[in-house]
Order: sequence, then C-alpha cells, then structure tokens
Amino acid sequence: MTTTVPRRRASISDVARLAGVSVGTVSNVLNRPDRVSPTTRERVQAAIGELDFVPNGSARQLRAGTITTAGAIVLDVANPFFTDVARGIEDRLEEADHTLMLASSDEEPEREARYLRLFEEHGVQGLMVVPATSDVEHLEAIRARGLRVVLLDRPSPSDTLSSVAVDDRAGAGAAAQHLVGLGHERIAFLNGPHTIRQCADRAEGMAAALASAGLDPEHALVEVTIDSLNAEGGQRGTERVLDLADRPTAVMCVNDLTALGALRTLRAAGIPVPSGMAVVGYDDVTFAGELATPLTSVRQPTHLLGYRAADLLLDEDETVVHVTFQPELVVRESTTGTS
Amino acid sequence: MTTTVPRRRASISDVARLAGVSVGTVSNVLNRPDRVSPTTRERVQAAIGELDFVPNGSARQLRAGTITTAGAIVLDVANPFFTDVARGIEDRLEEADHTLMLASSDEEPEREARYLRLFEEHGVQGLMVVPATSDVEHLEAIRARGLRVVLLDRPSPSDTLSSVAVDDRAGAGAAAQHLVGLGHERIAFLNGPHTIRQCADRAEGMAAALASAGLDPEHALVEVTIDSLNAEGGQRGTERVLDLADRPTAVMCVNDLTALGALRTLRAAGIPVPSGMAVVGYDDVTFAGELATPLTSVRQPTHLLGYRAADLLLDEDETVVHVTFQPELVVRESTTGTS
DNA sequence: TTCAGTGTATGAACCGTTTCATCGATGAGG
DNA sequence: CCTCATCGATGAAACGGTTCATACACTGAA
Repeated sequence: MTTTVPRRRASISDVARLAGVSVGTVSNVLNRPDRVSPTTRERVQAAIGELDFVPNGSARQLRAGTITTAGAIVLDVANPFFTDVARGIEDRLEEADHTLMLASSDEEPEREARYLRLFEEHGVQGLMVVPATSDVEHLEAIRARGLRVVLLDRPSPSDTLSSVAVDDRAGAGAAAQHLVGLGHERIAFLNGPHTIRQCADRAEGMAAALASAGLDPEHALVEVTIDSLNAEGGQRGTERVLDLADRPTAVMCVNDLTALGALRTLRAAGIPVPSGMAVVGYDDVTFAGELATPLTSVRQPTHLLGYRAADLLLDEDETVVHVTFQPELVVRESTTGTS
Repeated sequence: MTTTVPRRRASISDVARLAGVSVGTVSNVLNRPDRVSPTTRERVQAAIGELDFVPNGSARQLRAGTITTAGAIVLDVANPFFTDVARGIEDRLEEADHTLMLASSDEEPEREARYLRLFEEHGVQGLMVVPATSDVEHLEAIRARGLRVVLLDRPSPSDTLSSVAVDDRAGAGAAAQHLVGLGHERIAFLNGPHTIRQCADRAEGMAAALASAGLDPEHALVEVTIDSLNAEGGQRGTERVLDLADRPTAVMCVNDLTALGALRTLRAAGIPVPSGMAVVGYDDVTFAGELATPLTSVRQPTHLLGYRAADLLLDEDETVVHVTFQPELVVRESTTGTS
C-alpha cells in the first residue's frame, strides 16, 4: 500500500513558501487572477497542484463573511412532495451558483431547532423552512439576526417573514366540494396535528366547504389525527375510520402517501373503492394516476414552489413578499369509479 | 415596523465585555461549563441571552479543527431509492450527534465535483457518494487528503475506499432468470449509461443469467439506454422498445420510476401487462405493490444501506471495508398476470 | 534628470473562536 | 505563620484565509 495520509492539510502559506511568493499573492491567484502576472500565477498554480491544496472554507468565510450556501429544512425528505420542492430550490440556487444544504425535521421541533442552529452557525445566506410548529417566533429571531428566512408551504402569520405557499383551504375545499357533489355526507379526514399549519388550514377548508354545501361540519366531517404522515400512518388511520360508528363513506387524506396506506387497508379489508369508500389524496405525486385505483388528488405546483422560494431568498431587496399558488383538483377513479 | 436589523452579529467578545469577563471565560461557559463558577456562568449566560449571541461556526471550526457534519451526494434526491438511503444515513448520524448535508449530482460529474469541493472546503468529516462516473480517482484523491470516503451503492474498484453496496449482478440476474422461467426469450433492458456502475453491473448480471439459461445474450437481451432514470425516461425508452423489429416480450427497468413510465406508455398503447409485455422494476419502492398492475421488482435494503454507510464513516478504525447486501426479487402481477 | 503613473507583490491586520500557560486568591496542613 | 494545592479567571497565541495600505520597479513624458 503506497497511500500516504498527509500529516496536515496544506495551507495557503505552504503554497506561498513553495512558490516563493507571499500569501497575499496566493490569495490573489485564487480570487483575482487578473491582478497577478502570468509568470507568478503559473508558478503559484504549479505549487497548488504539487501540494494538492484545497482552501479552507471556514477560514475564508470567517474573514470574508460571505458564503453561497442556503439551507432548507423540510418535514421529511422521504416524501416526494418535499423532494420535488427541494429540486425546485436546488435548480434556482444553481442558477445563482449557490448550493443547498438539505435536512429533514421529521416534524420534530427539536430536530428543526438543531438544524436551524447548525445552519446559522455555519453562516448560510438564508434559510427556507417548512415549520414543524405553528409558532414561528424562533424563525423571526433568526431573521432579526440578519439572515434571510423564507417560509415554505405556509403563509406567514405575522408579516415579518416572506413566504411561498399553496392555498390549502382552497385545495381541501375543492376536494370536499367534489365529494359532496358525489353524494357523500360524512367524510373522514386523515390529518396531521394542527400544529402543522397546512393540516390546520386543510381542516378549515374542508369544514368551510361542507358548511357552504349545507351540511353540518360537526357531523359531516370526522377528523382522525394520525401520528406520521406516510403510508403507515394512513394504514393505521384508516383502520380507525373503519371502526367508527356511523361509518363515513369517503376518506380524505392529508397527502398521497397517506392515501396509499388507506388504499392498502381498504383492499385488505375487502372494501371496494370508491363504491365502499371513496379516497382522495393530496399532492398528486408521480404515481397517483398509476395506482390500482387511480387516485383523485389535489395537485400542487411543487417544483415551482421551491423555485420561487429560492428566488425570494436570493432577491436583493429585502421586502417581505407572500406568494400563494392555487392548487388544482385532479379527479380520478378513487372517487368516481371506473370511467 | 419595529424590527431592527442589527449592524453586526454579536461576537464572543461582545458577550465578554457585557458580562465583565474575559473571552476565555465565555468560551469555557460554552464548552466546559463545569470549570466556571456558578455566579460567573450565570452572568455570562445572561449576557448571551441579552445579546442573542450565536457562536460563529466557521471560527470555531477553524480553530478547533473538528466538525460533526458529513456530506452525501446521491444521483437524484427526487428518487425514492436515494431518499430512503439518505434517511438511513441521517438516522445513523443522528445517533452520533452528527448532521448530514445532502446534495444530488443529477448524474452529472461536474455537479458532483462541485459539491465534493464545497463539502471538502467546509471541512466535513467524511463523504458518502454514489459516483456519477465509473472512475473514482477524484474520490481517492480526497481520501488521500485525509477525509473519510464511503462509496454508496457500488463496490470499490480499487481497494482504497470503503463501500456499501447491493449485489447488482445477483439482483438483475434473479430478475432475468424469473423472466426466462416464464418463457421470455427476448428481453428489453431500459438502462442508464454504463458509466454508472450499477447500470453496468445490472446489464452484466442479466447477460450472465440469460447465457446460463442457454440463451444467446446477443439476441435475447436488447439494451436500450435512457437519458434520465425516471418516469419520463421510462416512457421514452418504452416507446423505442415498441418500435423495435422482433419486439421483445418483456421489459426490465433499471428502477421503479422507470418502470412506472413503462407502464404508462404500455397502457397508452393499449398493450396489456404482462400478456402483451411483462415489466420488471428495480428498488421495490413503497408504491410498487399498489400500482394498477402490481410491479415485480428487485427489493434492496435501502435504509440499511445508508445506515451502514454512515456507520463505516463514523468508524474510528480506518480499515477499508466492503459491505455487500443481497437483493431479493419480489414477484407480482406485472410478470405473472392476475394471481 | 525628474516625476507622475502603472502594474505587481508584499506583509500585517483582522475575522471569532479555542486552548493553554500563567496568575491571584483561597483554604488546608504542618 | 508559611507553603502548597486547588480553583477560577485571564490574556495572548494560534487557526487559515482576505484585504488593504504600502513599497517597489518600470515606463514614458516633461
């Protein structure tokens, strides 16, 4: 084995020594090569190659202050909705030669806080976050410390933070209206905790739509809170729905992963969809239309959502902006039956 | 608007001044609180709160040298396979109180190189990467500079880098064998470029399985190279398969997203699955079993893959280790028809 | 010959921490 | 009363870059 692990990473002064110039000159070669004569530049570059020199980002950042990295915290990277958003962010950042550090909070405020702190300590330019709590004081504090913060997928309650969101009330409302139009009068809603704003908004949107259709939300809407917003959560939630007295005829799911779980449980229980139970998802992920029972779902402009968020983050001018996109109900067989 | 953006982030010396102690003491309060008397500690903490002080990670890292962050570069964060791997990594890192910076190379070597450099400059403890190229010299160079590097989802060609992988030859071989057993004698393989090792290995595995079943791989295997390893790529690839003279009777897909695209195209063309064309996927993602035609797929221990990779990265002892997991063929109706 | 101007290179200050040798005060033991 | 640990706090030296005022060497013009 001929690999030799170096005792220490080469520093700029090692390069300077080898090339027979000052550290300032090496720094200039790195950052403003035009201010250095071709001969010197070449000599320095040779030394850099020889020593396999990689500049220390911390040192650079410490002195220069700037960094071209942004952080994003989403609820769950394993959820296609969030990864699509992340791709949108990445694409916009790449255009500006910035890079993204991505992390998932798992809906746990402590985890979110930990990543927020990590990012802040490392001096990211800004943060995009899907808050795990309804309260965003801690984010406002970060903003007050001079970082740019953009709320993802939820409007800002106060007016100090910019946000990019989709109208969740409208999305859930459209879904509810659709179900009512099909004759459903009692609808279960597999939802996450209301501390997550999207969940609260969707519940409200449903209730409002039911009310304006002349139904009493108290009876027409049965909200079932699930612990995790994925397929497993959906399975467990649906089992509880099936046990309900005065069983609902439709189940609305807070996202498509949850709906996937619902479909699974219904199939296992031998209940036909939609005749025995209609199912609606949310997000319209790639595979929603390809399922055994193609899923009616609320489509959101995911990629664009991330893209605009990054856009806002990079925006020079510091005004607070709220962007709201409109969702679109995509109707498929999980509510209408074989077409 | 009462928000005041501070001129400058508070530093440790601001805290020291306000608390009437030295910077060394503040640092001690931060890192070894037990060495500071309760009274002083309290005073310092009050000052920290007052100034809303957040330590500067760059400075800390510059001086202390260490950092508890690892980087991972995968081909595409929007692919469930990679996000599951990422979750495995995150979970293991979290146990060790480390954090993850995640990025996707999009299968582009330049993008990969850019992120590698970024991570290295920022002094991550180690890197886990799914290489976008067959050549890993650049990764060995990083290793030689003292960082830990673990190859993800592919065995190391040389023996200088640790790796965690799934036996791709075996996985593809099992799928091919299964298809041959069903009577297929001409199989299309929607594959990515062979510069990606997994793709090359899977092609080899299929060819070997076909040969050992007594078929001539030259004729029995039609490899169709697709540009992007997702649903769109699968759709376009399948269109090309349908145009082939002597049309294959089965299509093997390099991953489930691709298979999703294949199913889509087949349905649009009115070709029944599997009677008109059998389809096999790879990865066995969450929704594989719930599709209109449940998908036969090769299951890989994704979460475990990431978990073990992070494990290796954190491992104190620096020996080179290769971990290989065995995949498992999950047979469903996309090859066997209605059960 | 002198001088202003230009293009390069220099070296020290600085960024915000950690670390460590040192120092003063305090209390115990002889 | 003196010594010696012990404890808490101090202050300055790193860490590895960037930046900027300054020096130096030429060139061409007056």
